[in-house]
Amino acid sequence: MLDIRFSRALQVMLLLAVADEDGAAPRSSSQLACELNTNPSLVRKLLVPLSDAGLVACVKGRAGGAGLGRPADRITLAEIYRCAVGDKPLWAPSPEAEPACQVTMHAGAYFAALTAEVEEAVLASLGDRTLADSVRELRRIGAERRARQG
Amino acid sequence: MLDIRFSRALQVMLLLAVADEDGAAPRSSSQLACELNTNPSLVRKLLVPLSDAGLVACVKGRAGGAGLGRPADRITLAEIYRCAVGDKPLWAPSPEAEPACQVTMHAGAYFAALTAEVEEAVLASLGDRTLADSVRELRRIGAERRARQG
DNA sequence: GAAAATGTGACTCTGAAAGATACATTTTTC
DNA sequence: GAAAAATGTATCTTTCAGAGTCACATTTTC
Repeated sequence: MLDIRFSRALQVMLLLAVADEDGAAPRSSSQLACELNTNPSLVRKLLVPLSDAGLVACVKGRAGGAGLGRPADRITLAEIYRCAVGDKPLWAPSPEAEPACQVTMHAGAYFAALTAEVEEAVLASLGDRTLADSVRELRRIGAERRARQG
Repeated sequence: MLDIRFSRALQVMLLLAVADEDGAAPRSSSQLACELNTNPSLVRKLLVPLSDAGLVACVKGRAGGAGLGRPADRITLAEIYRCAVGDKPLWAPSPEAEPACQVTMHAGAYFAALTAEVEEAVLASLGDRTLADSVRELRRIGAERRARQG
């Protein structure tokens, strides 16, 4: 399967951010699932790490649901990414091969270090953007398209 | 399955780079497969895009095999990455959902743009490193470990 | 107490990549 | 020129992480 966890997590957060602006009530997993075209159980599982990290606040019981855990301008996309994919490295290493020569012997260690460094670049790039930025950007795209179509 | 194409492609290139230093004959897919702990057919498939891009030179027939297509200090890891994963984006987008509101309607376009920008950061990071750098780094790791163990 | 939500465990399903096999083709070597 | 050894390529099966589903205990509101 394609790994769409980051995409999904970001979409959920965008929906919650927009709801947050209006001071709306918490959104239920059913509502979110409908908007994301998936099912409520999957949404609830997706929310677990986001909730653990404090990015979303979940309310149990009737009239419960999920809302932003803190203002959208204090949530970075890097945080959302980390919640969505957990500890999974950016790239998977190939299984340890024959320690044939001095070079291949440490290829695993080298690749892991390389992956970690590039992943840091990714997180730095995502860390520059807040959820609030994303909402603004999304609105800009919408306005642009509407203008283009008259 | 875990996607280990980049890791594998890099390992192949490292093996070829080391062989290249010694002015050795082209390495057969069987040799490479043995060192990578996989099978020759898979290695040959892996070499196709690398060969198309000129990073490796393949020689057909008996005594044939693969060698570097150009000096290791003129091959970047970014090029290897592009060959290994093709056009597959860094992150998969979730399927288009209900165009519920102004925000979610363009979430797909926003996510694609975000992915492309971060991917550029990744390629920039990989573009700074040549295959020759990697070989040096690998040797450094080897020397360090040997020193540590006496 | 009924209703409506979360939280969670135990599943099955999906699909891209890995792996395997086969064979036509090319080139070297004897 | 035939055998050997390699690539190139097509077809098929296997793997397995993540997607999706179902069920239900628990929590809270009305």
